[in-house]
Amino acid sequence: MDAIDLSLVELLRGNARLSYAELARQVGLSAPAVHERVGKLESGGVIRAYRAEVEPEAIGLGVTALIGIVEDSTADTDDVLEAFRQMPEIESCYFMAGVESFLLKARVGTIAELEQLIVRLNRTAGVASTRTGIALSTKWENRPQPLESAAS
Amino acid sequence: MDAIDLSLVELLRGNARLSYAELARQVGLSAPAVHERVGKLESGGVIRAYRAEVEPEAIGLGVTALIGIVEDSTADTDDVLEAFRQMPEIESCYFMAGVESFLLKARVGTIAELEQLIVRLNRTAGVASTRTGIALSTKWENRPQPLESAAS
DNA sequence: AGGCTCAGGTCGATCGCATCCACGGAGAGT
DNA sequence: ACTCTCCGTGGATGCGATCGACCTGAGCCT
Repeated sequence: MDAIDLSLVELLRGNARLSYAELARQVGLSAPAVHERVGKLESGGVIRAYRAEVEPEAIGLGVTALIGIVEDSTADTDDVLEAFRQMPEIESCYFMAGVESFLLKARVGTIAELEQLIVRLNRTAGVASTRTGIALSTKWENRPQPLESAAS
Repeated sequence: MDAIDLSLVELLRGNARLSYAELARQVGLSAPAVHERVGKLESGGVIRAYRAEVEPEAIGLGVTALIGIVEDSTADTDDVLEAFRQMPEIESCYFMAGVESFLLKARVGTIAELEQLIVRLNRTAGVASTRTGIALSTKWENRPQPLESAAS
């Protein structure tokens, strides 16, 4: 993980469809060298996936909610997590410090579907209560921040 | 936005680096046809970007926080937003219903940097108070959900 | 019905890119 | 200095991206 790897990661965070030839020009190496470096970043777990970022409204997911979850005293955290994982509406799941053990980001098509999701969450074994906030609009999301230093 | 467009979007949400030839095989069209459709999805704003998803720890962003913002009575929401936009640590910004006008997701390298960010947020004109929750771990993030119906 | 027009495809050709392989050079250890 | 290893370069080759020409069916006007 040197400065060139970091540049490659930054370039691919900005545009995942850049060709190896283009990446090579940007970092000043040959295409095969870049190919190998990116391959190692992928297999080493630094690059997890390449995703198209889609306007949620365009695919019928116009409602975004952020939901805090309080576990009850009987809860097995792994089981609760597994139950969340089965709910495709939950796009992100953070395990939090504080009274609320989890913070979920969910996207659904309608308020009615959100209601059903909340009911399902409250019925889930181990869940004591939920607290839902509705996002009126997403100003931006997953903006890649410029990289300075490195690790590993 | 027909069923084929939806398949293309779903395929690219799963893997943004699929070739047009591969996409064409998957949806049963020719490569040029797919190329044109994807081009229209991009210029029509359905596909916003292609991004590599990176392990945050690997690039020195090991601390994730979710921060609620309460505006004061003098606040100009646009100005507040603009101030947030200048802070690269803020990866996502949602405008929320409720007492807290904004919910921010921020990533920084250390707790010390988080402290500095929170101080800066509290000093921002229009911000009355902040409430920060720290994510102990990210179970998953931006998982693409399977698409059923369409819009537009 | 006949024929125009247009959207959206296919096909074929060309050129650049991905990818494989053999080779080379710098740095560390002995 | 020798050699091993890592990491890179350059050349070759086959596939994919992309352009242009042409095809076809739907909708519509006359």
